[in-house]
Amino acid sequence: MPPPMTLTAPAADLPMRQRVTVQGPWPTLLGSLAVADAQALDALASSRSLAEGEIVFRRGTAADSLVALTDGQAACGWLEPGRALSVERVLHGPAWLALAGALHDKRHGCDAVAQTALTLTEIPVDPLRLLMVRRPLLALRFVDLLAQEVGRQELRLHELMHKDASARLAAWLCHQFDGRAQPVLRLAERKRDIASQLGMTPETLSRLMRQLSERGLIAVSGYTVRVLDSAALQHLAGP
Amino acid sequence: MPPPMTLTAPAADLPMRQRVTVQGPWPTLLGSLAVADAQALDALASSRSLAEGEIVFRRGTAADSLVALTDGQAACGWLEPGRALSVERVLHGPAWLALAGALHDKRHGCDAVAQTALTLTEIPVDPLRLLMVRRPLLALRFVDLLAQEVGRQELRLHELMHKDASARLAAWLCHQFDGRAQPVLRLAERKRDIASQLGMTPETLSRLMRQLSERGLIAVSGYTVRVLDSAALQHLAGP
DNA sequence: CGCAACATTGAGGGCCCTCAAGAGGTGTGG
DNA sequence: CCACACCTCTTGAGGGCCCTCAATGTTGCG
Repeated sequence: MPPPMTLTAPAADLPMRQRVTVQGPWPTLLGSLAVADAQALDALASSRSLAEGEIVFRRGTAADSLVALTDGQAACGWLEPGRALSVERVLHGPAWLALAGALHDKRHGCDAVAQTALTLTEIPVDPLRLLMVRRPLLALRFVDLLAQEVGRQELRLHELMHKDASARLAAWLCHQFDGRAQPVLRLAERKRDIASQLGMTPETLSRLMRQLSERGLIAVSGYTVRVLDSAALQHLAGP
Repeated sequence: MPPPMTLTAPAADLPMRQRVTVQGPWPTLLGSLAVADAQALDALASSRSLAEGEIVFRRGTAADSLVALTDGQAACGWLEPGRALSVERVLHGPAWLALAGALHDKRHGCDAVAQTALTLTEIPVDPLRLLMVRRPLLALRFVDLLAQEVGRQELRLHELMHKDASARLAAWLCHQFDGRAQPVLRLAERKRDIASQLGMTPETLSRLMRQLSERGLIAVSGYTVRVLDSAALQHLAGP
């Protein structure tokens, strides 16, 4: 897990004097940012550390803050009493853990559990709203983030509604590989969590992986996957 | 279909002099709004009319505008050559038809077709961004809208992944009824479109409706549904 | 080593899809 | 007015996909 990154703001939309290096997790979470905005966020935000297995938040509970995962790994899903978390999303910091809940109806929409020791950064939503009024470029960053999230979710919804399990897996594999030079992937999560996110059982995922291996599309060895026939995989993933 | 509504802005967050009646579709689309913001949007937006059956936009094509449905009915989904639209969302104006596509990657993420004659309102995204910088309260409205959308989609994702068809139907029925005084619902869409949105076939929907009738939970007569046992329906819908 | 957690593999079954036929409703034209 | 085409919904039969349950293999750790 990399430490909080340091990025230089490309800043086509910022005045010259603000084109400087911004420290902290904000560039990774929000993209290019003015120094003053990052400082204002620092002033609002607070940090919290959790141990592995701890519950970050529960669905239905009050959400007065946006929650970002600065370091570690967490899973979102539904926690039923007496059962394990049924994982719907796994996050590796730095990433947004709860972006919409606080902004929407001040309730968390799902449960979240720490899968490793992790650190959170929380921004109270009411002061953030006031800040966004004073600093519209910051508001625009959140607009972009939320629009991205809507786009991703639309894609997932489509796949769940209209693709079968093997097409979903193929699409997921393709997605993991675009933007990557080497055709080798090291799975960062338990296979059961990958399966859960794809809306299938671990058994089905295992069988599909074997099937793809036997057909020569991929080569699997433990948590390492190598793509052998990316075109066929793309074709299997559908349109 | 009602004409563009007239609402009085509650405007807890607006200066006194702006608490006046805002005309046009904006209050319904965006909530309470300053008069100046509405006028600025009017200056940016353009209207367009389409006949029943026409394609509003195709997935993958350039999206340089946010698209709102001011009047009529439209469906979003995937259009495969030689097949009917597989509906994933049906919208009744006034409502947002394409909120995130233009803001996200300037591409439409799905196909949209007019199901009745309809009128659109389109806001070019680049001028809108500039406007949001000058008028942060407007940006906040879009943040809220997008956060709402994310919340709704999270719920749909959860239901598709972890609920069976009857639970999804029960949940959908419950959702249609909360915020409604009478326990009677007039279906506003074709049943095949409802089925498609719920991720099932029309045949399965028909069988489930009959099953719920036989168990005494609802009474169905054509496009009219009456809830008889709302508690049992809620229980069937799951947590 | 023993234990625990995860992954894999197989057998069986249930949910839901596909295909097909029939019923009911609506608009059109003779 | 009726025949006809067309669309939608309904109902039934059959089958495939994927889930459930159970047993086994593998890996990591005390």
